[in-house]
Amino acid sequence: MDVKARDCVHQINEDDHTELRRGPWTVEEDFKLIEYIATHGEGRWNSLARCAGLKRTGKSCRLRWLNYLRPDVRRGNITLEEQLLILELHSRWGNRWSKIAQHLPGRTDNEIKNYWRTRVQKHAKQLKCDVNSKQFKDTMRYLWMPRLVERIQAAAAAASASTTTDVPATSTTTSTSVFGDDQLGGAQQVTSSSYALENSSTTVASSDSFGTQVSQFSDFSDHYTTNNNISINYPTQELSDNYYNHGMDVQSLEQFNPWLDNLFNAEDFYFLQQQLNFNM
DNA sequence: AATCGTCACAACCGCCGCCTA
DNA sequence: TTAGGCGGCGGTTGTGACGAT
Repeated sequence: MDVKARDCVHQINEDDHTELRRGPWTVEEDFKLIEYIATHGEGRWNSLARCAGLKRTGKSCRLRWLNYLRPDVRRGNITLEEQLLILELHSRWGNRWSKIAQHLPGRTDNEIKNYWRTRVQKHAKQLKCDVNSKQFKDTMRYLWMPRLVERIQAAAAAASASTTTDVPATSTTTSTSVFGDDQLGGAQQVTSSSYALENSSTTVASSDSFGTQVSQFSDFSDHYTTNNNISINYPTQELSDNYYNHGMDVQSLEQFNPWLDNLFNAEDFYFLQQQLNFNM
């Protein structure tokens, strides 16, 4: 805080008996806040609000700046990588939105919180289960997150294929480098296998390697259209039990919503249902 | 065209912990 | 030591946009 701003702390406008404004911010208010911070920097928000001539609480100014006006704030669609990261980090930390937001540069805790509530919780509701229930978490771990990884890999493969022909088409190790610090153990590679290894709260069927499992799972969409008698090492049996023993409505999976549509296509749902029935 | 329901997101509220006088 | 101010955080609400009827 500079001298002017600091002095302003003691210069409470005693004549200002007007009520504090609430509700949506106007362009003029935004401009005042941006200009003041550009000149004086962030400081104590209550005094900043007064000095900037804003009839707002310090909290309101802080929120407006951090969630909307800040230059480095990212707006717009949550990418697949970001979706994956949110699911992953939420499974670790729960509703620690600010902590999760620290790992998504430019995204605010408010945005992530809204994303979770509008997309994820809505889908849990569709499945008639609690968002904190084990079956829902397992669904995320063993179906949605690997599916997201697949889509990220597919997108990366498509991108690289357009630039080079040297990339092996069967690679399943493409990962997203998403962690900017070592709080999660360094530059963690987000792959299907990492979920199986790190997040499994259940016994995963034995196999030569997780890579094999991942490969099989990752090839689901290829196999199920040509060979329905495939071997699945992902814990779909348990998932199936969870669905049917806890009254989860698999049919409702077909009720697409924008978020879910981003993860699955119609074939995915068909396959999911086939596998759940197959394992009953 | 009007109404209604749903969705997405901005903004507010209340609580908590930290800081400072 | 303690009380008040403040910022941070998670939960909740309000509202505009949009699609369905």
